[in-house]
Amino acid sequence: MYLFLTFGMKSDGITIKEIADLLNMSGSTVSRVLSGKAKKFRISSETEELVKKTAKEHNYRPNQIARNLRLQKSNTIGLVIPDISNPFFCNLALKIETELRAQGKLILLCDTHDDSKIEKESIELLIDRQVDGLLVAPVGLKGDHFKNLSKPVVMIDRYFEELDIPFVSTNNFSSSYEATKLLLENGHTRISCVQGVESTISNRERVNGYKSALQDSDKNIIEVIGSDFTIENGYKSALKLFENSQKPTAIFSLSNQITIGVMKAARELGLKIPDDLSLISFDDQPYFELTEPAITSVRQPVERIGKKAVQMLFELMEGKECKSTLIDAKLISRESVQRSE
Amino acid sequence: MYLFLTFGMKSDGITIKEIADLLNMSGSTVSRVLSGKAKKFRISSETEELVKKTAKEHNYRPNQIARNLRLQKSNTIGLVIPDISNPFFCNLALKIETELRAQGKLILLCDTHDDSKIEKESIELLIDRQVDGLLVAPVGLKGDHFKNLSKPVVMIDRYFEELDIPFVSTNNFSSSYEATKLLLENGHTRISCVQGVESTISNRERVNGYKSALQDSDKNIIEVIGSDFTIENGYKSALKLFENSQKPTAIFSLSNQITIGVMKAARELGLKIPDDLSLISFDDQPYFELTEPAITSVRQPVERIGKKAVQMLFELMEGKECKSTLIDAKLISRESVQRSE
DNA sequence: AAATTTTGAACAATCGTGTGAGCAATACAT
DNA sequence: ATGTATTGCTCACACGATTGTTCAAAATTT
Repeated sequence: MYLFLTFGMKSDGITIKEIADLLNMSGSTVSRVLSGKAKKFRISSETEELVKKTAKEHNYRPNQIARNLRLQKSNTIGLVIPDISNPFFCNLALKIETELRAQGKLILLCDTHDDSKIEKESIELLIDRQVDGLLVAPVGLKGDHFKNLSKPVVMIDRYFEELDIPFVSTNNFSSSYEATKLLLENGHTRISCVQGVESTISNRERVNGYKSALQDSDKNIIEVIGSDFTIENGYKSALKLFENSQKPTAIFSLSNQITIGVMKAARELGLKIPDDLSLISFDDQPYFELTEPAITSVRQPVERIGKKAVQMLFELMEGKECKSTLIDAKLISRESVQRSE
Repeated sequence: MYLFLTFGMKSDGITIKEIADLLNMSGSTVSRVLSGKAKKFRISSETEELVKKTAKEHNYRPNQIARNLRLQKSNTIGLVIPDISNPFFCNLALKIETELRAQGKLILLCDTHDDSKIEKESIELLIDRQVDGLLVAPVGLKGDHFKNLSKPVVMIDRYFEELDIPFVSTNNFSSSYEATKLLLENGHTRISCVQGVESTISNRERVNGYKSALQDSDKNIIEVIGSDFTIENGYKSALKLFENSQKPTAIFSLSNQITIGVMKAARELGLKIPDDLSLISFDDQPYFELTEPAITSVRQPVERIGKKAVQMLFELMEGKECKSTLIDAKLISRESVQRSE
């Protein structure tokens, strides 16, 4: 039955069946016209026009849930990230959203708070909703709950070395190596590292790059502290470092948020950067230009990571193979590194 | 037919029908057990246990798409925001995601790039996907495409005055008035305002607050410049302001991103804040503590907005009425405002 | 023993779209 | 006039879960 809707009344939209009844024809005919298969199924152009006109008049919009069920395809991608409020991830999310939208996909967003349990649950919820694929920046180093998934997955920023799941990430090792080397070249002998979540490959590789550079220099003490990618952690870790009898002359901070915390601690203790302390931050942000001093940092190729991840996911969804990639980051030299005597 | 899956093989999950066939019973029985209605429909506890055991063994997970179609409910909320990479919105998104997740809802995310056309399309796509409700930070001042929507909507941060759609936002007017008054109290007579997207109510109310404070002071020139909430806009607008013969002695910047641009311009021109220029920023961010100087800013109640918005949306979805709210912001006084002589 | 109630489940329709198969009616060929 | 091809559509089922109705068998009452 078709109801006339008075102005202001809320309508739930007309269905194919209702259009069919309105025109005294079968639902299949209407469906075929509206999905552009009129010619293929030899619908007369008369009928075709009539259906199109009626659909337009009633502002017909296909119920995507019903289509999904029938076509086993949701045009929806699950995006699972640890912290959408982290500038790195929200920039990544923006690029990914834009890229996916251009391809007709929408994003179901899950924020895991870097909690493996929430992550596992998120993956399940997304698959229950029949997403066509998943983009995940995972927590942990094992990734058991990614084994035998029925949907294509591409890992972003973080990944699992033993698992055969394609990934895109910054070349964390080499850029950390380079950053640490810069500090070494400036004569620093006591370089500490404030890390993020230890059980993520990106953190681990950054730490490895740091350690490797120090080991190659053959004269430095390795000191890694910290537990997550937050301002709080940067702050507390830095305070701890400065409590030591042997204070660091330089800090390598493994994320933009951590860096804010480190700077806050330094400021509170009256330590001048770079005079009293040199600082390099992983993950460049616009405001690093404006802090006092401007911060030397490692700029991650966020846009390229996002685009590449989407491209790879599409390849997987088309049944193709795809190769994991590490993209080089760029060291942006500013004012926070000074020669240590 | 039930297929035995070898290790590593990808499974799409078992269905109710398949469980039913496996146990030689009807789908309805299985469904009733699995949705916890066994007692209500007098399923024997024998059968109940058998079904539960089988479901568990095969790791049964209900197909949410099918449930949605049947129940006319998707447990999904559309979140439509102008720019997820803007710290204000991504913080808001985080709070909203967390809040909704706790209530068993997932988020379909759309980023409109502050483009009304993309926004309109997004709303349609979300409704096609049968979202249960919408949270929107809209573009524009009219909001025609929000009239007669078939789903509950709550506007966040931005809203439409003539439309009867509930909203939660910062009390932009009063906090802008207060911020401008602080500049006036410090003796500034040439206070310029760098605005964001003009056709948003939040921007407009901030400008109104600014204007109103100046008018009440009865001795100031109103100067508003700018076009969107980006660093780029802050930068270019500030450069333009400093080209004037009558340079501003203070700037009121209407977003955190704009502020970064303004500071960048000031730095390039060799203008010292606050000596040569006082600055207040709308929308506080952690790094405003660390810039040189630390920036006086208006802190928006992001968490409260997010929670309130979700709460209101739930009220609407339950068929209740709900009242729009403006929540007061807090002026955080730091070092970027100085007396002007 | 007959009538009634209770138990434990199956049947069939539904949500809205999409699709292989089928089937009249017409057009054309022989 | 009979056979074949084409046209233009309808039928009926599928996707997977939920639910009002129905119904035989067992248990209980009279």
